[in-house]
Amino acid sequence: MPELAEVEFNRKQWNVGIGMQVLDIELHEHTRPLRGHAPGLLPKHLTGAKFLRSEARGKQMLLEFSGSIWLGIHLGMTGRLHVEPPGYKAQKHDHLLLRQSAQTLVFTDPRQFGRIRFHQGPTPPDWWTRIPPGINSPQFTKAKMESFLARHPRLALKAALLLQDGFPGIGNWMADETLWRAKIHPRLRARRLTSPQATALWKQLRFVCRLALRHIGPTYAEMPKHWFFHQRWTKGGQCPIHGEPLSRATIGGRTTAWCPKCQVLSSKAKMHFTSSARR
DNA sequence: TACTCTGTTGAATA
DNA sequence: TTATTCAACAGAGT
Repeated sequence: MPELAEVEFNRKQWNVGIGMQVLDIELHEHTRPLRGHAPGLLPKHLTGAKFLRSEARGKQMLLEFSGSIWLGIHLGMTGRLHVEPPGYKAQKHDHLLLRQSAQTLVFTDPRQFGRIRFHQGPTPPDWWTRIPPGINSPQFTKAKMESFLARHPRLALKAALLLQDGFPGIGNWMADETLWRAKIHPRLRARRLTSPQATALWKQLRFVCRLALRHIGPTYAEMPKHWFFHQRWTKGGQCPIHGEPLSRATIGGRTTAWCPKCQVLSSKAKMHFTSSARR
């Protein structure tokens, strides 16, 4: 589920608990989301601490508590944050419950690809400060994007867009939406991107991120109707521009949809692709 | 029932 | 160093 906008949506769910003390902690017996940490760590340090604030960067979240306590949350594929009544009883896939006087803050994750990290110290943890500037930030320049792509010359653009080191917060559907808008074939190798294509890619990345954040919600029902997104998974999906049936393939290990009419490989790039595929 | 698919990512291999 | 594959997991769909 979670890409940039959904991460932001989930983060805000817990905002009602900001400024309030954590009275008690409950953890699931499955400790996978806490991998790397001793199970007793959270109850020991978080009990009695006050929830101060939270922030999202890409798909990561960082929560700050009093006593120099930090909690990192990654939603994985099926994770979500929600708020329940104070007496809420933990359900099968609830992995972390923060009990507060007015409510219970709950992290639920059936597939357990999500992750909770603990950090204690005066400053945020290293893994957080190393996250590159967001795609909507002024620091995400076309030059930055191009120098990142230059480090992955043979990677298909679709696969490159999924690399969080270069495109924090971009996930499968945002990558497809962006490539469709930029009219770039998902299989185009990074080194074959022309300068006009790079400009289009950069602009559409920023556009898609900005719009997605504006439309955040529990579902994507409110997203503009003409978005590629809506056609992506539906059977018989068509290009919103001229109704061409979409092509689908696994690229970079992920199911990818594109319009064969809008997103064309140049004959040169195509030859390169087929010859390297034959090899 | 069995098999396939999934909004992720990071460890292991090539 | 970079690219690719696959496992971690649960549930829904065919």
